[in-house]
Amino acid sequence: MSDIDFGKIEKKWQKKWEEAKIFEARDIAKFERCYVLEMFPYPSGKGLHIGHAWNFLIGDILARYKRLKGFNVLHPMGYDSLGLPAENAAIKDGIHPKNYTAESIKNFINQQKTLGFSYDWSRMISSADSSYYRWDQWIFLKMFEKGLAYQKESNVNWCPSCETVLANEQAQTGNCDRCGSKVETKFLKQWFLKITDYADELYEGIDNLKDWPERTKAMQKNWIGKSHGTEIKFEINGKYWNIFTTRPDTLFGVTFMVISAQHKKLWDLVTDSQKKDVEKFLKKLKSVSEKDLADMEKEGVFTGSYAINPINEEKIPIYAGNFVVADYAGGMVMAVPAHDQRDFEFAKKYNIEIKQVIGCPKDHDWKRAYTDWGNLVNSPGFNGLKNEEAKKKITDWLIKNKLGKRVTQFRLRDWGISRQRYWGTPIPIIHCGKCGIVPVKEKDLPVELPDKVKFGEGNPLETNESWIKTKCPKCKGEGRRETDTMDTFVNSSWYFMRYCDPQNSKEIFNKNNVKDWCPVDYYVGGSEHACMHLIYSRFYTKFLADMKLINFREPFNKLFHQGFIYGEDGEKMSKSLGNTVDPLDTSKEYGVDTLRFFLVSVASPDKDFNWSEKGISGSSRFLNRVFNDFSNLKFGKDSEKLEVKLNNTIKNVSNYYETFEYRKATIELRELFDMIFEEKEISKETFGKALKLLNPICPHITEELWSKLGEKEFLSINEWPDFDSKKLKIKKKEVDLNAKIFDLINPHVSKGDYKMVYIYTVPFELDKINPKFLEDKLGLKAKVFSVADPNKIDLQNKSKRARPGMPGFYLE
RNA sequence: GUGGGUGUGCCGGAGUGGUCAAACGGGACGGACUCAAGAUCCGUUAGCUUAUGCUUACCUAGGUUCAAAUCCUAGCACCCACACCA
Repeated sequence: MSDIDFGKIEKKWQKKWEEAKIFEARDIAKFERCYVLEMFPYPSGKGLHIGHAWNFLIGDILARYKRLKGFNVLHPMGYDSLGLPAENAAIKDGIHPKNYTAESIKNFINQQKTLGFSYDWSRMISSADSSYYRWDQWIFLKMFEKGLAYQKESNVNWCPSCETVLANEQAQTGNCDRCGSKVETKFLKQWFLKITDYADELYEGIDNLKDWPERTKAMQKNWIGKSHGTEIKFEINGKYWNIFTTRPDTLFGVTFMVISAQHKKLWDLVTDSQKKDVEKFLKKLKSVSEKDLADMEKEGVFTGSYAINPINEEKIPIYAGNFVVADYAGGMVMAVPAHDQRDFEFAKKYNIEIKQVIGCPKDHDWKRAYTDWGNLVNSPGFNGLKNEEAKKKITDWLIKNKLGKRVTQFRLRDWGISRQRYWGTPIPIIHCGKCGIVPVKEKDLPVELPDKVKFGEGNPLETNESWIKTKCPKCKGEGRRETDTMDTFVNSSWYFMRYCDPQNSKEIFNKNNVKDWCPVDYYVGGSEHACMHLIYSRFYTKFLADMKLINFREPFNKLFHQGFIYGEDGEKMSKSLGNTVDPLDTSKEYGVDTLRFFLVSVASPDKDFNWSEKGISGSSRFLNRVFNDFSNLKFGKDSEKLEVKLNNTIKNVSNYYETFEYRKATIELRELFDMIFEEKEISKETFGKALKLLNPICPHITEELWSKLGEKEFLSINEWPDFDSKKLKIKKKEVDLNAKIFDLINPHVSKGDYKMVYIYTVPFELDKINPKFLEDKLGLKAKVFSVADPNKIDLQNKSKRARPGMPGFYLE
């Protein structure tokens, strides 16, 4: 708390900044451009929480710094405003999502303005506006044209009692969020985007993302999951099936096959006698959610069919199993129980033969599979080969006999974008009895969401018949609109490009604008998006580049993840735990600049931390002091000490802003201001420079003091100070080492009766010492050793004491 | 299991070979001001003790070096993400 009315100062400057439009990016200007972006938030009705504030603050400090550095900065803000919470509010409280969203956005903007973020508000976008989502639809149509948007049947979470599809987050526990009944999986026709067409580029491109955090890159690599292996042709009932494996070396050890229970061709393999068993097995699986499936014991059922092992023509039974992923690599695996743990467990359970084909140490107990490397055994023609070698040789043999090939597999699957929800971008497709699936004509975009729908029973869009009924664009006959809407990640996959030309109603954006601003230079957001948003955006960017709309293939140059802010108790902040922190409350009490300075000084932007208001009084103290002591300053000349400090601070702080090491910047700034207020007099210029250095973190106070200095222009768009590299060190008078040593030793000499002094010096100072000089002055014999000298005489281990500029000595 | 990361004083956290008992902040303690509280300011904050002191200290154990919080090797602990991907 303080007697200074920070609130008044803040409001005053926020108003002035807005009126002067100093934070608006200039499309035509020639200055070097810099695009600083924070992930656009979902505008929840609860308002902005401390995590948001933290995210925005990190970007804002950088944007302000870059602006001072002379860059033409684009720092926009928008709202990812389509999504489930708005729809839930509609169901729960009867508010229309449109109103809920509009209210939330209004509230967010207010709060963001209060916190002093320097956004270019003229470029604000909201994905719930049809003027925005029409371009989602437009991109969809382009993808549809290219065959990248398609429909197929796929599993969804289904609540049998609500009779509705659930989003993953609504089904996390395996029970329906709303009614608590057990979630089932259901097969539904859904829209997909063929992101897998870009799998290889998405994977290989990761290595070129120089300024991305390593862990994020690792996560993406993991997620896309490129693996090399061999595709082997197994004959089953007279047809060939391609089976992928990374372990062709174990081909002789295959004793059964497992097809995914969800495989669409499963029934081709089930014989009449096994039909009942398989049906029973599938029924059991149906009642399990996908999450639980992963924790289940490996189970399966014999299908009745057999496969022929191409390498030895053995007949191998085929099982349907719950642990095989249907849409990865063909959905069937060759099982080698001896050398794969999952296969091993399965074989044990169903008493299937376990055939060892890789030599293993004698002490292996066979209570589990042997998955390490070794030489081949029981593999006629390949015995004795090291298994890495055998992988090659066996694959070569298969290729030669046209029974296999080398392939690359990706874990990444096509992106299911269908949501049976209201508050999302309508998919611009019309179903026609005659023409089938027909895309909406470009000129008819946007397909707007109808206002009148019923919430609470299934997909609300299906409750507005007059919206659904339409004409087929092709035959003009009766058509029905697609009622699925798009995943909200679609909206966020390209929004950063729209900021470059947000009001364009003729085209998605002006190509030149995007070319000038993009890719984003600095992107700040949470690491939880590593595998979703950040991959989808890369995919969209590549697609739009192939469309020749943009000239870059990666959207974000430097990516930065802010740490997560936990509650005071170390738990995630949540209403139910009562540990939430409202940044607005804190800023009301201490002032916005104090909050900003505090946040940045207690937490490293990239690290998680537990919120605690304990230290905030320290930040408050500091800023009060800057403000109060200002009036006691005497302006005049700088001392050399201060000059050196100032130049060092400029140098270091500039660097810290550049690298998001804001915490270190606050430390140096504290030191600088501490020194300033201790000085008898300082130059006005120096104080102005100090204010600039502090401005990105504390924009209001510094702006106020700047004007008190008599300046008329805005500090926020002034010029960043340069440092003078000649003034980084205090010019030291050459200290004479010998004199120093004399001063050191002399007091001791007078205290005792000594004849001899041994001096131990750091190797590189050995020749700077003049024993003659010391002998004369001290009146005793002197012997100088390098501490590295193995023959030195060192009776009391005093050589340990030696430091540069300060030798050790021993008197005798 | 796979991948990424971290380990420093009461706490948060700087520090990447020598001037390090270790920045800066918080907390605690003592003092000044005050009738008092708050705010503010000053000091102390490893131990023994007053020596160019010694001992114990930057996860543990070894090593390199005249010299290690810092470099190397091995281990331990913790955190995060992904996880039946054949």
